[in-house]
Amino acid sequence: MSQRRPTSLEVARRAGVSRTTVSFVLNDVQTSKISAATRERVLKAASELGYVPDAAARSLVSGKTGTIGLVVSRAEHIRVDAFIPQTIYSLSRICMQGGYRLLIETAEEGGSAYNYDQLVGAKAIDGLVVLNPDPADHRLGDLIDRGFPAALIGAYPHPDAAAVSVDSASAMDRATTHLVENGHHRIGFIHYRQMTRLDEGGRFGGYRAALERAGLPLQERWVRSGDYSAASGYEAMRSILEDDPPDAIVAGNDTIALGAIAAITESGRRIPEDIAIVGFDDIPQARFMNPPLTTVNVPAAEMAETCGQVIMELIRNGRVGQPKRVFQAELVVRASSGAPGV
Amino acid sequence: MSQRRPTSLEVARRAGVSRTTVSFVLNDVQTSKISAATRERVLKAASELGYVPDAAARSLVSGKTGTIGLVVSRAEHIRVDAFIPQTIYSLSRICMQGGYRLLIETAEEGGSAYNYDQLVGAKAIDGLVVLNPDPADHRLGDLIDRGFPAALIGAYPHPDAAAVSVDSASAMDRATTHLVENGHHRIGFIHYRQMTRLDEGGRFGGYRAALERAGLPLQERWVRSGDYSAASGYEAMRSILEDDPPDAIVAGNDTIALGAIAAITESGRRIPEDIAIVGFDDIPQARFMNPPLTTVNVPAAEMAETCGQVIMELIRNGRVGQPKRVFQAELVVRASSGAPGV
DNA sequence: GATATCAGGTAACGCGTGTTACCCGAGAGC
DNA sequence: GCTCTCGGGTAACACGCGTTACCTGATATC
Repeated sequence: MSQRRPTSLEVARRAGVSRTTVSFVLNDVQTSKISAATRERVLKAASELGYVPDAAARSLVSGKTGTIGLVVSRAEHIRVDAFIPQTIYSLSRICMQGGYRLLIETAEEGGSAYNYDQLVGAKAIDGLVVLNPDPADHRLGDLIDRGFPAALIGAYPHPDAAAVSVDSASAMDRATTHLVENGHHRIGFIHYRQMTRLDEGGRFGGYRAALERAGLPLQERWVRSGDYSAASGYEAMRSILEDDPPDAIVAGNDTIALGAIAAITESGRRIPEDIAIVGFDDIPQARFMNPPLTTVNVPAAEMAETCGQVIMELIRNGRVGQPKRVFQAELVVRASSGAPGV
Repeated sequence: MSQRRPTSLEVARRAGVSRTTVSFVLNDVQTSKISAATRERVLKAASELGYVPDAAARSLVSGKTGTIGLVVSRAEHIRVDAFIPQTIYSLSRICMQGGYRLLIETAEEGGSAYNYDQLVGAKAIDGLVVLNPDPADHRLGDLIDRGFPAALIGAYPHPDAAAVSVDSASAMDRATTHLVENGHHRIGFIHYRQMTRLDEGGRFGGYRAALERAGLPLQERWVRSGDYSAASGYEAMRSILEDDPPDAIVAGNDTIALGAIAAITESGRRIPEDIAIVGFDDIPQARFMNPPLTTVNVPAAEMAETCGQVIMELIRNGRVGQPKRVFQAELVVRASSGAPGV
């Protein structure tokens, strides 16, 4: 890299003006008057030299970096979780459109608590997006209390936090009710992760509420937890099948459902005749599973885009009109749930 | 964000030394002698103040940013392509371990050619990783010619480019031969993207080579192209099924295979009895498809990690011992290919 | 004719850090 | 006693840019 980059001074010299004028032209400063002729000369010189302002110098003086940090929690599930890749992509797109770069940091579940101080303290980012925030992560709360621009994707217990989330409870309620309405009364549940107290308000809570409303008991022996993966769904289902299986399964996500389907099929049972199943997420493959999977479509792309707009507004204005946004997820009925005519 | 960050000057004052000494201690400069007592005082002051060096100022003076850029081409396929998420995750991990941050830029297929000048010209990154480089992207070649540290994941026609890639041709050859050996002589192919001249040396080339060696003709009517997605695999397979179908299918990736399986099943045919199928990638779900999919396991994580090491070495030393690294992919035999005893 | 206004432009400061060249005092060598 | 080394530390420059305050000459205003 022997190549030397041109500085604004060289642009200035080439255009026969001062560095200040170059800065005014290139940043389109309204308050200062530059003649059209001068402006043209500067632009021409800059383009001929291939001038690009030094990001570090610019951010040092302006205090802005043009970069948004994205912290991805539980990133080790990226291969089996459909939500993470979609979010990264959509967020990246929207940020690039808004003139921001995206800096990614991944954190593993159970790893040491993520240290925002490095990123924020170094003034390396203008704002922060956290995907799947850990409700127990108090550092994140501190950051928000200090007024640092942050937008969250997923539930987080903080009154002032800007966050987009999905009403998974009521979606799961609808999915479960859909099974009930199609004649299933023995309905099991395989969660996509270890159950926590918060899941009461989430997917598991929706399942439980639907059972309650239908007057069906929740049987512990039909409830299991996985780890996002098809493999864990497979194992959980095998364990459920060992003794007096249910006639329907609600899976915490589509990947779990895929594993469960494999276990059910392997045991010689048919879907949906012997055991019906519904998933959650509507991953692109759901439609092509065997049988096609009834599931819940989560507007992941829309959520990520909204989140991107929120964080950019937060950076620019210091506050955002509507900090909490809750999205609804839609039930998509396919063959796996045994609804007639599908 | 009324909070003011402490500067190294404040640390210096608190420790009763000069700013220079603070810098020496914090950066562990060997050439200068600092007494143990002074060193302690400085470290204590820094930690008490929660001092974190300003990234912009540091990079302005040092010329290093501590950031690696990752350009993801064809990123719109992130939801259906297993390789991209895995690469992002593994690369992020390895970079963080090495003390680098990861800056992500996504580019769409057919979008305007990616402009590296913004990122590189602004000196915003120390090095670049390109995932799925476009062979026709001459800007990338220019960058490498100028000596900018770049590491590629995927094939790219440049003699000096550091790159990790997978020998997909020979892997696909093995997969196709596996079908031949199991009695299939009418073997179709569904590619995961539009065929280009380069695919001759890739997955399609392996398929063709295997047919040739077995003395089997390549039938145009059994060859299709998709767009990574299960949906496109489904459509392609339906089209193949319309007239005199083959007795086996080689799919360009597992997602395509999933769609093809759905089309085959829907047509009332059985897998593998009527039509056998093999995929490529060994996505986590492959094992749980119905039937379980014979496929090729690509060491995506290992490739990404190697690439991370390569780019960091390139940044530090200006060159890398072994610039081209080719990985082998392994055939994983499951039920879909109809091998006996599986 | 004196003054105010304004278009067009520039000198100079400051952002926070890494690093080079330099300084000072104390002991060593003769 | 004088110079030499060397441990311990500092003043000052440079990195490249945005921006404020200021300057100059020409025209408008009274």
